[in-house]
Amino acid sequence: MDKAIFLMGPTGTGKTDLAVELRKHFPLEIISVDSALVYQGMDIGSAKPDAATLAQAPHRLIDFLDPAQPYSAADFREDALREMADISASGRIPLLVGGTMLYFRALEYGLSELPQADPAIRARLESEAAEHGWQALHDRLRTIDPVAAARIHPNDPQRLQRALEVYELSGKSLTELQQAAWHAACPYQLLKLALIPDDRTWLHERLALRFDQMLQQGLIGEVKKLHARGDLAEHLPAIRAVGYRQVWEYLNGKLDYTQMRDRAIVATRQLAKRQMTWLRSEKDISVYNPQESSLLSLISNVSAFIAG
RNA sequence: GGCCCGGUAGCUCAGUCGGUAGAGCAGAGGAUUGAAAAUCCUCGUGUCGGUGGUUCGAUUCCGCCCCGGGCCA
Repeated sequence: MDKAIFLMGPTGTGKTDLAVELRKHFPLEIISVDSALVYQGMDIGSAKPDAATLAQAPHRLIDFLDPAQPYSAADFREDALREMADISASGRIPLLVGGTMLYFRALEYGLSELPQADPAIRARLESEAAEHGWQALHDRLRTIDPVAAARIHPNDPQRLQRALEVYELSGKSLTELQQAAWHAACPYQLLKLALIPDDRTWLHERLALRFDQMLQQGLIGEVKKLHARGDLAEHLPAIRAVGYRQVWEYLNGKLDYTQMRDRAIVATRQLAKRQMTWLRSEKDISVYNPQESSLLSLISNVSAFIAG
């Protein structure tokens, strides 16, 4: 079986630098696992590797999608498997690097066969909710799919909407479909590595520093360009990304500069926290502390995996 | 110097007609199947600025002091 390496971790722990370093020592090709790096024109705020880094260590699945377009875990799974096959065929090993844990999970364990999102149905459910309230839609879900209704909180519009959408598109309940066919899991022998800081204060300080650097590098100008297009709006996944959302609100006059900065940093911390929550339940991972200057044991771990 | 308004959870504040207090935000923990950098769920003891007094009992009423802010000199 072909091999693949996962390098996971919350934002701001130096995953990219480490991946570039590993690539120098081993026959690896990098695939990004990140729901924001896919977007074009979103470079500074997403901490996308710069041109020099990419020239030295190309990343697949970044910078290929317009911010108006949605992207999904299912899209990622398909794209990643394609790239992994391509890399394996060339005799090299895929190194999947990123912080979007749902994407890692979808890739490793597969997904149920569910219908794709349908913007028209979503818009209609949205307007129904505006009129009757999400509780009414939750009540409806309870008659269609009591199992899903028990799991999905009435205040969770996103999942509620999805469960109803699946039923409308397929005529079957979400629960029924999730118990049936399952897209195959990932046919690779995996080495799963994670960078998780022991000291969260250290991470928090780093994240604040990094956001200020983004502002210095011209984040506001970058978002202004997106804003000026006129066809993008705050409901889009791209514009909801950490940092972009807050600058967008700043440009719309909803936040002053200080509020924008503070809230962006807070949102980044909260993202990192959620990423670490995923990681705690992850099976078979080797965890490393990015605060340690030497990651030699990680490198020897990779070396043994490739040789073994 | 005089008068007025504040000083309550890490922050912004509410409140207690006297029976030791609660929201939002932050933070922590959790969930996570085509939006996931998304979307949700759970968690609130803090010398109620200090010190005397009145009271069975004071964060609440009174005196003095300290610290902000304002007005008048």
